[in-house]
Parts: sequence; structure tokens; C-alpha cells
Amino acid sequence: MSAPDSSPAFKPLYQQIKILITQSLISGEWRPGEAIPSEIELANRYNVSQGTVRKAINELADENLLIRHQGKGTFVASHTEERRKFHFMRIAPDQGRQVYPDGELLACRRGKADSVMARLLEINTGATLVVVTRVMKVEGRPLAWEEVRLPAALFKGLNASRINEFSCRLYSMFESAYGVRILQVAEQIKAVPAPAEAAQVLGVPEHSPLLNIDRLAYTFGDKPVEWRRTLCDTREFHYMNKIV
Amino acid sequence: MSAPDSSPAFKPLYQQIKILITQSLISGEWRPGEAIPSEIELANRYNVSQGTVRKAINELADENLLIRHQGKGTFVASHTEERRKFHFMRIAPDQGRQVYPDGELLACRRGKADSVMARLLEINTGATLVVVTRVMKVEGRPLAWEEVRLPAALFKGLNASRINEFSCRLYSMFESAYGVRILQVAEQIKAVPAPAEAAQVLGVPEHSPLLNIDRLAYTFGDKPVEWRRTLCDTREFHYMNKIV
DNA sequence: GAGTGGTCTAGACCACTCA
DNA sequence: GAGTGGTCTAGACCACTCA
Repeated sequence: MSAPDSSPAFKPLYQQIKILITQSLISGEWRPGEAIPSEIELANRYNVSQGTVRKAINELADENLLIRHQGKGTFVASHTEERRKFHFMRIAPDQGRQVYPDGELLACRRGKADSVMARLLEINTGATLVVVTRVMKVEGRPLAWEEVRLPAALFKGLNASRINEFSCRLYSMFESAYGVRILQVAEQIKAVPAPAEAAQVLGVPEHSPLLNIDRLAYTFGDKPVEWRRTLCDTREFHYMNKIV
Repeated sequence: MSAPDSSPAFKPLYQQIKILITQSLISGEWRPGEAIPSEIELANRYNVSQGTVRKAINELADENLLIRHQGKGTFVASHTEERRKFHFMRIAPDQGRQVYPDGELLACRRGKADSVMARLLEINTGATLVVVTRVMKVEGRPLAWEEVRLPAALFKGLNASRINEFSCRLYSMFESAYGVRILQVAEQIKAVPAPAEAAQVLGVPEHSPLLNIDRLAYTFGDKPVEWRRTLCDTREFHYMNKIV
């Protein structure tokens, strides 16, 4: 490849390399959990300097697509890793250590996307959705009620038993069973009065305050692939966020 | 300076440069809004290569302490800039464009830190606090009730008229009037029943759901300098968060 | 000891800003 | 045109991992 020029759509070399690496991630040439080739190998492959490859890899590592380990290599991020478990999970107990709640499936059924859901998931109105409802529990006590909506076209054959196989670790299942990797999520958070169903499941009075977290989850190319609503009893838990 | 060695407490050169630059930021050698010296000048000053200075500056820019502008220079971040206004402000309307609420001061009084507040703010129990309460409004309609607690030792002479001078832009005032720069915040979010005072101010029924945001704000060296509780009416607004 | 990523340097050239 | 940060290269050496 050549040095940058002054063409109208100038794009630095390292950004072009980033795109090439991302394509190999999408195509599955390098799979979650595996090592990608070393910087030197990639530099030869793309015919650029090691420094340029390094800059591309560093940005992908900043975006949590790759994980670098000095002395070992660079690895494709995977939701099955322990360290990813809490990445998109921001609910923590007020007292004591962070715990990962257990999921208990309530239902897995089919539905149709209304116009709002269609716009959010960038699918057609009326397209088939997989709708999963579940309760999240900590030490047997219900913490949150959750409804997850997925475009059925992306998750063919998804059913209750498959969810239970992965013990409700949905993003891990998306990755392993459907090759769908969740890379980022956008959340909108409100305080709402508990609706009847959630109140009953959580064992709180109807209309008592619950934390409502609406999430859109995205895969490569900022493509939305999951919508979910979490209704969380925050009397002894909280949602945590750091802003730098 | 010399190349890295294998001493027990090995610290890369660029991290040492980061510390030196940070010290100049703390000391006020370079003030908010001003440009710092160019990379070449700093490389000469610290007797390292431009690449090493660059790496230090890039990390400080990633942490939002500095702002780089190609062709112009590198500037010290300031809360008085328009672009910082929404940085720590995560409440947005469900419909329409992001707006910045107006603050309306309710009270500015003195209090004493109880043991919980003392632990959070890393001060002594019984130390004097400045306690500010206010309402945030959008187009005249109350959106949130807020209580802010500050160590009085850091904010000498703070009173209602000074807050009003800065039209309730607290972080801008901290920076300009007290040299206290807020660099990061940690928030814990819950859904709570509206307490009497907030319910009255916000014009919502007592015990109706409000979003409760407890925030600790930190300056250099991860030193906490502000605690605040925001009680927000989220019927037409939400708290937004992106996780990558 | 071989292989990986991490740091550091020196130097070239580019894109952008401003006078 | 001078000055800034941004990209890219080639090469040296270091810290870390694993056999």
C-alpha cells in the first residue's frame, strides 16, 4: 500500500487496515477466543509497517473487539470469557461484592414487530420476532424481570431449550450458536410504576417504583440485533455508571 | 531521560511524562482553555522524543484532560466550553433534541458531614459541608430536584449569589472560582418513591417513581470533591448510557 | 531461547490552521 | 509560508510468556 495522498476522500492507511481486520473478524477467519496473526505477520500480509498494524489493532482493542496480551498474542474477544460477563451488566448490589444473577426462563414465543420495534431494530413492520421473557435472580430472590425481542430471521430455530442449554447467558449463545456478536449497547433508563406482570414476578406491590432499562444492542456496522427491557427492583441494588 | 530498564518498579518513559504534564496542569502552569506547548517544545523540555510526548498527550486526551486540534495545538480542557456542557449530563428528553436545563437555586446552607458522607468524600466526620439544593427546569417545567454536598474547606465563601453569578453551572464555577476541576464521576442509579420535598417541588404525587442518581465527582488523583443526589421525573425524560 | 506485544527513537511527509 | 498535530516507516531494545 502507498502513503496517504490528498485525494478528496483521504483515509489513513491504519484505518484501511482496521477495516480489513474487521472483515476477517466478520467472515470468521479468526474466531472468538482465538489468536489472530502476530503484528509482523499482519504487516507482511497487508504490506505495511508493523507500526501501522499496531495502530489499527490498538484501536480495535480500545473498542473491545480484540484483546492484547503481551508475550502471548492478540485474541478475538468472546462473550464466553469470564471477564466479559460483567461488561454489559451494570446492576450491582448496594452492599457486598458484584454477583452475576441466574436467569430463569418464563417464556419463549413468536410475535410480530410493530412500527416502533421495526424502526428500532431496522426491520420491516410485521416481521417475526422472537420474544423471550425471564426473571433474573440472586440467591433465589428475584431481582429483575426481562423481556428480550430479537429479529427471528437472525436467530432461526431459537427456542426455550436452547436458551436453557446456555443457562440464559444470551450473548454467549448469540455468539456460539448464531455467530452474532454483541459489540455495544445503548440504554435508556427511567423510573416507572411496576406493571402487574413484573410486580407479581418480582414480589413487589403494583405501581411501586422499578428501574426500567431499555436497551438496544448492536453488532458489526452498528446494526441493531436485540431490544430488551429490564424492570429491576432497586431497593437493594443499583445501576452503576462511570463517566470520564 | 534514559530508556526503560529492568528495575523492580519499571515505569515507561511516556507514563513519567504523563505525570509531569499532569503536574503542570495541577499547578496551573497551563490553565483551562489555554494551549500547552507544542509536542516539539515538550520533547525538548523533557529531553525525550516527540513520539514519547505524543503517546503521553494522547492518553491525557483520551482521559479528556487535554483536547487536540490538528493544525492549532493541544488545549487544556475546560468546563466553560460548550462541548463539555453535556459531558456529565446524561438526562435527555424522550422526544426531540437534547436540551440543557436551567438551574433554580432553592438554598445554599452549611451542614456537618455524617459518617457516611465523610467516608464518601474522604473527609472527617463532622467536617463542614456546603449543601446546595436546586431545581432543574426545562422550558419552565421542573425536571429534577438536586442536592449537592461539598467539603466547605475546598469551597471557601461559596454562597447563593456566587452560584447565581454562574447561573447554576456548578462545574464551571468550581473551575473558574476555586480551581477545582471535575475529571470524572461515578453514579449509582435507582428507582425510588418520591420523598415529600422533591414531590412538591416537581409537582408529582408523593411516592410516585423518581429516578435517583447518586453521584460522586472526582478531581485529580481520584480525589472525591462533590456528592450529589438528583431526583428526576422521568415520565418524559430518560437517563442515557452507551457501553462499548 | 524463540516468539509475542510494548516502548522508544529519528526522520520523512501529510493535513490542517492561520496570518 | 510557518507552525501545529497526524501518519508512516525502519530499526533497536525491552518485558512477558511458554516450552
